[in-house]
Amino acid sequence: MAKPMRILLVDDHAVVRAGFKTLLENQGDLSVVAEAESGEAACRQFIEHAPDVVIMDLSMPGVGGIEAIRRIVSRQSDARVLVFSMHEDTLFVEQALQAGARGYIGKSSAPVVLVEAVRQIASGNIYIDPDIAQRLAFQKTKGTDSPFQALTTREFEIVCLLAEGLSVNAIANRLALSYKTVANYATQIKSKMEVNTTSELTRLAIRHGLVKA
Amino acid sequence: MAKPMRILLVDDHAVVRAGFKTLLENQGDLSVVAEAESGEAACRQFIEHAPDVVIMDLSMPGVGGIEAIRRIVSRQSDARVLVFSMHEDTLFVEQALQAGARGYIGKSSAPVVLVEAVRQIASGNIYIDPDIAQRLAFQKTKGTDSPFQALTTREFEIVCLLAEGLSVNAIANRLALSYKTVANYATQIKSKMEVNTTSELTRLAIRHGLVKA
DNA sequence: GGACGCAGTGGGAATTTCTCCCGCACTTCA
DNA sequence: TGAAGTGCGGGAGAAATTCCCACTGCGTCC
Repeated sequence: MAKPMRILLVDDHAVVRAGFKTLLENQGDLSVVAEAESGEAACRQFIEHAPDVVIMDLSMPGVGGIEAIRRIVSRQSDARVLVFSMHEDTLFVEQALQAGARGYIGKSSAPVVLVEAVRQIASGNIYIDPDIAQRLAFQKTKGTDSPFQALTTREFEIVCLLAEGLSVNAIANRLALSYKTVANYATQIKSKMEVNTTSELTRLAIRHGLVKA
Repeated sequence: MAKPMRILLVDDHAVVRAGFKTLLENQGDLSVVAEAESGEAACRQFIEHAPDVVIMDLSMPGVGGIEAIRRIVSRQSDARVLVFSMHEDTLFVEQALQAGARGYIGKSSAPVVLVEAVRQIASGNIYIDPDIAQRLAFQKTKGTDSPFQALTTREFEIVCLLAEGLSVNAIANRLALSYKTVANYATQIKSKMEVNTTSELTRLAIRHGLVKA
């Protein structure tokens, strides 16, 4: 019998982590070797433990999940990251995959799907929740329908944080960018989205499900 | 030994439910007798199974968690509902408690806290995550329940326009006031509402129905 | 390969906006 | 007849925004 698969679990909800861990380890051949509750910690743990698979939540304090994926993948390009996200909005799926994730499953996925996804990804495949994959494919066939699709990865990331109420300064801090950079992005985003105030931007983001009200 | 405690688990994330279930049942004396993934289903399951404790996520499609709590409690006023929520925003806590929840724990609570909360609530007590309770208490010392009630007429008028995406200048113009006056109001409002950015203010206003998203 | 465009990153400087503190007028209520 | 609350706005300094620019990579397309 092969040795157990080594998993890094990243989620800022301690209770959710505990649940996942129990669930995974009940499989017998899956072992959670490390946990992290922030993007930074995830990177550190990844380097330290070199897990076979990373299960990553997207919405986390500090440097978000997307950025964490980017960092991990840039360090080891064949890293296997499975995103487990609360929001099934295809915008997030696209962003995550673009950042280098190998899989994406959503909140409404069955537990067995999680395990299946972990196995698929561990063996080098891509796994995207069938429902989500279908919607994604469908959207692709008929071009843009969300103004946010015109945004780059970075812009998207920043618009989410802005809409959540963070100040430009806080964002710069969280993403470890210069204040100027973020301020410039903010201006650029408003221009692209054709809004004049951050407030309008926030409402737009809420309407499109980037953040909840 | 007493018979096991009977729990209804309500969360629209199937994987999260599975994790919770495993976690709870590992305690030995806790038993998940039913699950639901929507507010409507929760009500049905509650009636059918009459659980000792309901563990409820707030953010769900369809009729949300708050409304589900309200319905359950209106049917059986001593129902024991524990809210496990992703957002620790005190607004949600207030709403949940006002709807009749007996407990509230947040995303950052330790797993052991969940179990402890379940036991406390089952035995008729109230359990609120200490961190959250503290913030809530602090807010209560100096406010009414809807934070916007603390605003004067003028402030209220301005906050609505701000949330609708108008700039301070545009508001001054529309209300025939000096820019300074409106700017001062804006500052004052943010201070009263305890937010730092206009974006936060906007979300707050949307949550409270002052404006639509 | 080299030219080109684009994303990401930030500096500089002028401008606008925000904050904080203050004063003044008016009303209300004890 | 104060005292307190509300509406209004000025001044000065701090902070944010805007616009323009430059530099770095990374693809792509002759």
